[in-house]
Amino acid sequence: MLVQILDIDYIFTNKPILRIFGKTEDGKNICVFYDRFFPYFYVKPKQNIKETEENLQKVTEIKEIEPVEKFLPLGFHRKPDKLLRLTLLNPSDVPAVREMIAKYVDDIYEADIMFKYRFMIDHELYGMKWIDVEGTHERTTTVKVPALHATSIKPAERIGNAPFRYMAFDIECLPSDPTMPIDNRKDQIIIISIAFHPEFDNKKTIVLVAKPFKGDNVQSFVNEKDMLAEFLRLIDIYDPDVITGYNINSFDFPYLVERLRQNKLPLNLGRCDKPITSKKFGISEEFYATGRIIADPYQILKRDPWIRLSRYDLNTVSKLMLNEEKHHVEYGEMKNLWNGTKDELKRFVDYARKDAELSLKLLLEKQLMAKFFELSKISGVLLQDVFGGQTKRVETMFMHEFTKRDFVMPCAPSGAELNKRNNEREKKGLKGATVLEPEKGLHTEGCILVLDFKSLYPSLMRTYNISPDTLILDKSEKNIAELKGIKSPVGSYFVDPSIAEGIIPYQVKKLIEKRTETKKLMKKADAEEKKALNITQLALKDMANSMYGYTGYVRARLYMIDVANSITGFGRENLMKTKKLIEEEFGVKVIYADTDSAFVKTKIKDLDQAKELGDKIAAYVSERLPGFLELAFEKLYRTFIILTKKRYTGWKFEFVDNEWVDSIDMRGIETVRRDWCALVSEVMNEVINIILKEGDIQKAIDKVKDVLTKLRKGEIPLEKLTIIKGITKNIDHYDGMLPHIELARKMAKRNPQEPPKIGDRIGFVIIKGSQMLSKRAEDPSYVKKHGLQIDPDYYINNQVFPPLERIFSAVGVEKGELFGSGRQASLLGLGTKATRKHEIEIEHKKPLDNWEEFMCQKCNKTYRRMPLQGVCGCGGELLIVCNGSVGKKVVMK
DNA sequence: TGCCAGCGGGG
DNA sequence: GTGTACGCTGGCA
Repeated sequence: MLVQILDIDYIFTNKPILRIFGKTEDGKNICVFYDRFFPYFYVKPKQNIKETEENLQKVTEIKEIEPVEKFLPLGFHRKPDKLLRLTLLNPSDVPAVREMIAKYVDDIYEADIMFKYRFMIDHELYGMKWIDVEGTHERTTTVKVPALHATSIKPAERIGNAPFRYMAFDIECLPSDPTMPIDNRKDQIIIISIAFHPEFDNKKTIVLVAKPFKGDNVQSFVNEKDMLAEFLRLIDIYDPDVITGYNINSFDFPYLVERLRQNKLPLNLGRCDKPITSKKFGISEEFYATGRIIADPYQILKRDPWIRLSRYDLNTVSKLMLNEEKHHVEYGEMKNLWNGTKDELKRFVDYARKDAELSLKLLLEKQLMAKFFELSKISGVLLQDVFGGQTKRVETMFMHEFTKRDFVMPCAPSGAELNKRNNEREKKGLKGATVLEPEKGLHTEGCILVLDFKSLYPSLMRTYNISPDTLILDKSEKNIAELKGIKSPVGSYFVDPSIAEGIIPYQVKKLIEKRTETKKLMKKADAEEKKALNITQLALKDMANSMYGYTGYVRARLYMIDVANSITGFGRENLMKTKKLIEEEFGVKVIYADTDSAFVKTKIKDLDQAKELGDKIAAYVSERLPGFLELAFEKLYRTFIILTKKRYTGWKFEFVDNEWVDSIDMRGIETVRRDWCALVSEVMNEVINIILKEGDIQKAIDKVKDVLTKLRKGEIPLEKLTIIKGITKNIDHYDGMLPHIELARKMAKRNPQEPPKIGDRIGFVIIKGSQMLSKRAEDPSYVKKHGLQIDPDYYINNQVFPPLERIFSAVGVEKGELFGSGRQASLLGLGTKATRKHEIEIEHKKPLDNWEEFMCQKCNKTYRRMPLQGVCGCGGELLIVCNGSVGKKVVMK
């Protein structure tokens, strides 16, 4: 029987029984029981093995002591070490036994590998992959799905996924006092909305209401307890594989669990009789329901490094990703809607329904799970745990390889070990990458070519065989010579790959090979397959790129600062070598370089000629770099302003599908900030555009002057001057004088019925007057009504000026010239005439401005611009593709 | 520039 | 559950 692994846990009766919750090919649920596996770990005995064994034999929990030969992973070892493998009966005894025996042994390995993972690794099982199971039907009431007592479990080849059932929910509560934080011990849940995929009983959604109410797809109850009981029942009958909902991990679940407790209702939301559990993960909690997956779109989106949004509330996210909005209900009015007319209650019900729908749509339509399915299959981590973070993924993947190679894995660092590492880090330092001091200012004479190393750190690890297990500890001349040691720029040595290929280089190689293979398959795949393969390809890249970070992460089991330092050291060395090669061979200057990229200044104004040179440089340098290192020509900037390291902007051109695509690229220069009014962003963007595209600095100055004049005359609309800040605590608890808090106090006095409360965002403008600044914050609508004047000096000096000044000073314009009255700017020898017009004719003038391209979800056709009708010619929906990854969004305006 | 405090999403 | 835990932004020195 073929089963796809969804989740695993174990129970203990008189021996441990592993329970694999999975799906069969036709989507049926099954739980596979396996009782032939026992917990074990390794110890390094003291010099006197006999004595160590005698001591260990006294520990009754240890059932078996077996001598084994295993390789230690930190530093290169020619031979395996003699270790002892200790087998126990009960996994939960391991922590205590580990403590107990610490004094009898020199070292302990793998004593904190969770039992289910120990089992998976030893049987070569991976999360979300398929297994071939033989066994007999098992009668049990401990799980809610049919059970199978397995006699054999083997990994199976099948790819693809079983059909999954998804359920999204959202709760609404009745706050007794909306100005106070909501209290889950008193304030009841009054509405639960649910959305299903596939449909449940021909229904896409159901809303549960804890008071009498009639409506379509609504079930009403007389009290909270009955409603909650029905919710539990619905989970069991619908039996979802994935439970989702927006921010459920830090709101809905903790709240629900407390309400279930208060009502003395059961907590077994999973597929067995265990209660739902949670663990604190930094700020938010994460919930676990055995046998099901709990996925929170909020957390997925927030942790995705490719998706950078200014806000992550459901409304913003839905608008941006689904082009849909929440129904509008203010938090403060919920109480009234609940106690109001039938129509008001209906509005509340529809509001709740929409929220559940939106969460489900996000997860399904934006395919938020797809990447995690793949990461699970690649790393071996169970789907529920793969949301957690890179460390677990990397370590689990390594564990599989370690076991194959007869290596043992160190335990995770203790508190003391962490301290030691942090101290060592302070002493030795973890030197980062090279960032060259840039040639600051405006560059317009010719194209700036940008050359990038293709996945620099993975390539370095492969090229120099950098790995914890290849680091040479015995640095005697003889030893280094025998192992053909490769010296790193920080003085570490690594074994030559002909003697031993390191675990990391090997894993990186595997990942890269698989990725190349996947990309090849993509070329001849149909649209649907292509999309899936693209996600696989990206997940592989993700894994390869997380290796470097892992070696330098203090909590890593395989943390070795010399390894991390060698990687960046080689990176610096090769970047400097690249700079030298380029400058010496081509007579051009590298005006800036950061980590893995070099910015080359040329005098070429023609895009095609520039590209030709870029390609030539890339080929020349790549040929002269060692191993797997490869430099590629990525893009060019026709005009370029660099303020400091990591802060630059340029008129970017990329050659995509035989066509030049242009946009204004900004790095590290903010045009949007929460505490800036819209005017600032607008002027910043305009100024940068004028300077880069027209080369007309005077025009940019005039633009600013014009804005300043309008500000003084009060001609700028208030909307553009409104600054928004949130109230984060009770307004009586603020000590200092903050403009938005002072305004909130004023507003509370003016309208005592609806005072601003915690969580509200207050929009304000600064008005003229003699009082201190914070007292002059005013509500824009109040300003309009009473014809008050805004304070132009504040906006000039505190808002518009500081960011603009940095740009202008970089292009050689003094502060005074922006204020000055008609005095001509001195432009660092840049005649405005000469730079006003570039010698390039641009075909499509409309810049994409951060948006790279659009890819059809259906047929995978790509567009450089959003077609007028907003969808693909084939009718398919368009995804934004950024840096080559599908569905990744860019900075929001 | 660097450090510390506080917030995020939800209702 | 063989667990123990974030990461950014803004305000201030």
